[in-house]
Amino acid sequence: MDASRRVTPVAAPLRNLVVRALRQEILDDVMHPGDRLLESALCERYGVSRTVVREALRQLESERLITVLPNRGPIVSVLSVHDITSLYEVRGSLEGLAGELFARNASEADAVALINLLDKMESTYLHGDLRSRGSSKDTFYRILLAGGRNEILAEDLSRVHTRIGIFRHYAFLDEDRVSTSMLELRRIVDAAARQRDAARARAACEEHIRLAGELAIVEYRRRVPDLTHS
Amino acid sequence: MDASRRVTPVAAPLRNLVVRALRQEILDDVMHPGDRLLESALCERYGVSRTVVREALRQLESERLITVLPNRGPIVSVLSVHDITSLYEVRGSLEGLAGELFARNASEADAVALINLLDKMESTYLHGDLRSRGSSKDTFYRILLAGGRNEILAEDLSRVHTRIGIFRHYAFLDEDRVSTSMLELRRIVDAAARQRDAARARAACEEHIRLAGELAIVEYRRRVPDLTHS
DNA sequence: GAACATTAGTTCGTCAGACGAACGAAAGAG
DNA sequence: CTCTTTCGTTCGTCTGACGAACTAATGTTC
Repeated sequence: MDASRRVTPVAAPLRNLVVRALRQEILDDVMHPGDRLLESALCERYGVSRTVVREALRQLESERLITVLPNRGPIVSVLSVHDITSLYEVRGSLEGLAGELFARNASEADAVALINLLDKMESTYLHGDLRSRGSSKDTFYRILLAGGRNEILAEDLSRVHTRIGIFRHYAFLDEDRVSTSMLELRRIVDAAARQRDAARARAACEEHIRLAGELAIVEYRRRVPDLTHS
Repeated sequence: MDASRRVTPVAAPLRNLVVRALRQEILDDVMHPGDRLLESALCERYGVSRTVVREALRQLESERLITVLPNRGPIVSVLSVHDITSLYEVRGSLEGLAGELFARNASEADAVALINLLDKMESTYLHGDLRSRGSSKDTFYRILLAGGRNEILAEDLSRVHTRIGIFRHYAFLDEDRVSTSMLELRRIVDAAARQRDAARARAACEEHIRLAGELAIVEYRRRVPDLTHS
């Protein structure tokens, strides 16, 4: 049907391409939580065999991006309020560690890079649109995590970011939240890159996520009809 | 060859059974880091088809328990000193969160359960053997995490525990480390279950893992021939 | 006409067999 | 002894098949 989605083999296992494509479509909200993912449909969609699709599904399953209902098949995972709270707690803890490690391990060049990025972000983030806010935030994390010298943390955190998915972007729509967020980022950079104060860097990162989490819950409740009394 | 390993279908996808069996064998050091895992060999070993084996491998791969070399196939993952350091940093952060959440969220019954377990551990852990130490420590974590009311944290932490794998158990062989560890556990329980002091509980958990991590590195260097100048 | 039993269709879970591509080791040539 | 060729191994992918479990439609009975 939609040949443009068809994946092209390029020296990487097909399944990885399918994983990426499918993950991206879930993240981009092309598919919604609860939607069924029929193997046959995915085969057609990406132009690959069932073998490939099934292996891709197994990987997304262990990333918790999809949920496989017994004898029913996979659906896009549905997050409850409790899940979101939990994810933000974990995220806060990991990002706290990220800030701490940057303060302790980053090279002078890393520190300069973060400071420079923060400058740029006054326009790309504070006064940017949804897309530029997203990408500058991504860059921020890339530098922060690279400076911390802990690739496992980087990977685990990226997995959490993926799971939180669309809720992460809500913050970019709220101008108030963005300016507050910018203040927090300045505090993080000051502690982690300028002062090299591990404890403060950690606290600043945690606080940043605590606030982001609260907002995500508010947005979640606004978007998802109240199901608490069902 | 070894029909006793053959997996028996019992109302759960075969692949899950294979995942569990394979994971356990890696954890039990039946297979060693770097060992190749030939699909054909695994098919015979567990008496299942390639489809099942390959899907199981995909899951273990995203748990990072195995590493798939391009066009070569999977091997049991090899951890470097840096990986272990990184894993313990992440573990410390997550267990700190676990302690904090227990202090904040646990029911009175949870608290009592943890306090009672600590009593039992004076014999099952402090004066136990390798097996009883392992299982009482597992129980400790089960109660701690259940009280924190964050299933995502529980799952992520369990994944880290799995990846650290055998290094976790080294601590149970060192009598000195065990008594120190027991002291730390008392401190954790006191802060998390008795005082309900979230900050102290967190700090105690982190300190516990910091020390465990240092020991793991020492043991690692003892066991793995020095490769730094290769 | 409503409740229940039966049937047919869908989708997954698993298996078997096949083929090409990439890698590694062994054999042969210079 | 080194370089090249060849061959076997193992993965990556595809196809086709079958039973089991669920869903929906159909039909039967009261």
